[in-house]
Amino acid sequence: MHAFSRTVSGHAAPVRPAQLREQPQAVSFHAAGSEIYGQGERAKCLYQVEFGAVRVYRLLADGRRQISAFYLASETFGFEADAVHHFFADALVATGIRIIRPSATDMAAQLLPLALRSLTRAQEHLLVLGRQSAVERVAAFLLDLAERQGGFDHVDIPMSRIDIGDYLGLTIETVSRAFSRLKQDRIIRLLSSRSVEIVRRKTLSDMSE
Amino acid sequence: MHAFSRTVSGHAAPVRPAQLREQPQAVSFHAAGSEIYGQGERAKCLYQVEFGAVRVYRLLADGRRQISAFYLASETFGFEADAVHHFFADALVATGIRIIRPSATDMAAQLLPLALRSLTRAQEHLLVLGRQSAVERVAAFLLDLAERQGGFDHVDIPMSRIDIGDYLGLTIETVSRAFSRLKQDRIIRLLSSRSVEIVRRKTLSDMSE
DNA sequence: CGGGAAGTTGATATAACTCAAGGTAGGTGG
DNA sequence: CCACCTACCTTGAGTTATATCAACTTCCCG
Repeated sequence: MHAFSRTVSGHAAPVRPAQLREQPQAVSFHAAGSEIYGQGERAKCLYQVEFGAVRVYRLLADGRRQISAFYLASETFGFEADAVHHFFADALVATGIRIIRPSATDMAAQLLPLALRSLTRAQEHLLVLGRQSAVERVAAFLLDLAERQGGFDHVDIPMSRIDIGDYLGLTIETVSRAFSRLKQDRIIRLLSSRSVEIVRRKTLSDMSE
Repeated sequence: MHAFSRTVSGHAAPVRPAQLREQPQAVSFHAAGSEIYGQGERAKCLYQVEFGAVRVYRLLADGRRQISAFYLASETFGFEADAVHHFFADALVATGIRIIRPSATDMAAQLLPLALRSLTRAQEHLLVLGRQSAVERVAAFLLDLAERQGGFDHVDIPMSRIDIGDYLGLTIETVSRAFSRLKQDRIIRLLSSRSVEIVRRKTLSDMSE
C-alpha cells in the first residue's frame, strides 16, 4: 500500500538513491539527541539520512510533544512551505546527514514527488491517530517500520518507548502494554526492547485496517 | 484573501460567483453528499472549490472514518504521490468544483507550493489528534475555520457534528459537549448549531497551543 | 402541523492516563 | 571480571477523559 518502500535494509550500510541531482556535499555527523534544525530557523536546504535515524516534532506550550515523522537511512526530510522550519529535527541515534541543495532550475520537479510522499504518509498517520486503538497503532507502527527496513520479519527499533508514544499519541506505559499484549498473543516476539520479530504478519496487518 | 469565504449559510442556495462564467467549461456541480472521487480511482487532475465545501477521508474496514481535511471555496485538493487516489472526496453541501489540469511543462512548479501547504496542514493536524484534549481540538478547529473564512468573528460551519468528530477523532457527543462547554464559558456564542461567533479569540487561541 | 434528521444532555462503561514500584540491560569504574 | 549505576522498560493499581447507550430537544422541510 505504501508507495515508498524501496529502502533496502535498516542494518546494512546506507544506500543512497540517485533521486536528486544535488551538488555534492559532505555528510555531517550528529550524535544521539543532537539537533539538526529548530523551529523558527531559516530553512535553506533538504536533508538525507545516510545512516542512523531522525525524529521531526513539534511542541505545545506546556511541553506536550508530537513527533510527526521518523526518517530512516536513505529518506529525505526538511521540506517547508515557506522559508522557515515549523518543526524541530534531531538525531535519535548516531546519525549521518547529507545536506542537499537542489539546483534552482529544476528544484520543484525534484521536490514534488518527495513532498507528495510525505503528504501521503502524514495523511495515513492521521487515520492512525484519529481512529485507532493503542494496540492497532503499535501494530501499524511496527508494520510501517518493517516495510521501510526491507519487509523482513525482523524489525529494528531505533527509538525509545517515549518517542514511539509521542509519535502514536500514547504514553510510554500504554506503548509498553501494547507491545506486551502483542507478545502475549504470539503476534510478535520481543528479542529485546529494541528488536522485534514479526511472527504473524497477517494478524498484525489485519489489526491495522 | 479567499474569494468566496463569506458564505452566508450552509443551507442557503449556493452563490454563483462571477468567475464561473469566465471558464464555465471547467466547473462541475456536486449535490450535497455526492462523490468527487473514490479510493482506487485513477488520479488525473486537481480540483479547486468554487463554492461550497468538500471533505476528504479514508475508511477502516469496520467503517471507522477519518476525515483528513476539509476544503473551502478557493482551496485546491486532489494531489497524489502516484496516479491513484488513496482517499475519498465528496461534497459537504451543494458545491462547484473547477477541474485543473496543470500543463505538463510547469506542473511541478505550480503544484509544489500547494502540496507543501497541504503537508504543513496535515502535520499541524497530527499535533491536534495526537496531543490535544477534546475542547482543545474543537478550539483549534474553530480558529482554523475562522481564519480560512477571512478572520472574522463569525464562523460558518458547513459540516455536521459527525463530520467534525471524524475530522477531530472524537464522537459526535464529545464534539457537542465541547461546543457547549465553550459556549458556557462565554468563549463562543452559538447562533445556531452551524453558526458560531467567537467572543474571546485570545482565550480560544491560548487553548490550542 | 407532523415526521425525521441532527444536535444536546445525562448516566454509565471503558480505554488510556497517572502514579508508583520493580525489573532489565548496557556502561563504567573498581 | 564483577558490581554498581543509571537509563529505560515493564507491570500493577487507581483515576479520568472520552466513548457508549439512551432519552429528549430543536430545527428543517414537506
